[in-house]
Amino acid sequence: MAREQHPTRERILDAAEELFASKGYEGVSVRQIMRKAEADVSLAYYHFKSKQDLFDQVMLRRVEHLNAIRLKALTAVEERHADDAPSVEEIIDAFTHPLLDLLAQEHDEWKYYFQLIAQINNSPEWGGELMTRYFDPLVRRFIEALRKALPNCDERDLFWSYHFLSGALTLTFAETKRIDNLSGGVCQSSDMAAINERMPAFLAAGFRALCSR
Amino acid sequence: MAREQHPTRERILDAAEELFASKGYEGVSVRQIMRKAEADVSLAYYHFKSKQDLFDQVMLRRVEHLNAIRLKALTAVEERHADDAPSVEEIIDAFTHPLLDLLAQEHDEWKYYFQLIAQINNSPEWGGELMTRYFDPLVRRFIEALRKALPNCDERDLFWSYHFLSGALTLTFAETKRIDNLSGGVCQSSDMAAINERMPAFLAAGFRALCSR
DNA sequence: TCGAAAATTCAACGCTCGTTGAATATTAGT
DNA sequence: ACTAATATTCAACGAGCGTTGAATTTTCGA
Repeated sequence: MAREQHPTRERILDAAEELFASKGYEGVSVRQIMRKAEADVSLAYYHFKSKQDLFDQVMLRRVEHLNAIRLKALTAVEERHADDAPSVEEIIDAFTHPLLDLLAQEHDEWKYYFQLIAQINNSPEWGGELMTRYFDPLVRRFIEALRKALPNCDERDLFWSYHFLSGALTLTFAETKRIDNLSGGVCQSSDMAAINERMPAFLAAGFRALCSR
Repeated sequence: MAREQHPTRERILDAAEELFASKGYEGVSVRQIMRKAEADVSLAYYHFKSKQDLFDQVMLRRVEHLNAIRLKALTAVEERHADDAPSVEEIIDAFTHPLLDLLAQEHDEWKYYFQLIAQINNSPEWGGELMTRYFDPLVRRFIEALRKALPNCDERDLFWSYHFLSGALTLTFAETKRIDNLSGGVCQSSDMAAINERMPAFLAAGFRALCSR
């Protein structure tokens, strides 16, 4: 009785992840997924309850790892500043850097998952609920940390700032190549290192601008 | 021989716009669209060449108006500063304010169209090409203006800053209600006035932080 | 080596999909 | 009133959809 990490089950998840990321949930059929996974259609229903369940398992497979590396980065910042308060920039960096680093270093393994997140976060139908369920417990911890770093900040300014952060970050995940075209090749959507260098500074300045008006 | 603005054609476009925005291109069938438009399925193919053509016409119907009001706002800023240089904040405001104002004041008329833009901008499959085609001619004008307002800015910093701007703006268009939940109701996704007050300041600070490192 | 459990194959179900062609109804200029 | 263009209805096509049940093969501990 084989336990986890069945090669077939993983192959189905891999194929589903890539196709869902490229064409969206409704834009892909179970048959297409199984064709890419090189397995019979009905195997999808042996390993998963339904198409929806397959999608949920695609999401679940990697989400815990993302939350873990982010939490680790945040606690590292907090321990480094046992006495004084960490800066806004350090907290934002702990939020964005682990993800962008992972995406930079294991690009082939992770890019479709991040593209999926990008689409979900901007989907009126599913964006609110799914992102809330998977990510917001951790996001609340980051917002608490930011509140401490910006003690005089109005609550609404804090949350709207996070909203802008979320939009900037998830568009990065989409890798749409729009900026490649717009910049004439000077910038490339897949250049996570370039973004990593810039995003925390950009966003921290935004937070501070709003919270000290 | 009736010319444009046929009520039926418009009703089809309205229904298509709302359903495409909610569920995505592949998530909606022509039959569902025509059911909502209260017209026979085959009328879709009398007024439009195909489902893809219907989608294109949904996009085209409103894009020129958006580009027009943005261009007007930009030239107004430029004329107001015939001698001196406009500030970064004024330029960004000319980029975001007309859209957010329109969305605030004619919310029922425009919200689905903006949700559609949000999804497209973050779609790996269509995001790069469609946004480039419809919006980037105007975007290039804004970036030129920003370059003048930030004369010492590195090219890459300028484009990456625009990338962050684009992400923050389009997530706003999605109105996913995630921030409503996260903030406990203190912020609401549909409150464009609140965003209008904050986004230019937030983003302008980001631009300046990156461009004066 | 036997037998049960796990994994895979095959064939099919009812339904919806995008699209089309021909028939019919409505409108508008003369 | 006649007519030609415009608009709408009706019926159907072949294909693909998500899903299922039963039969078959493979795996592996006893």
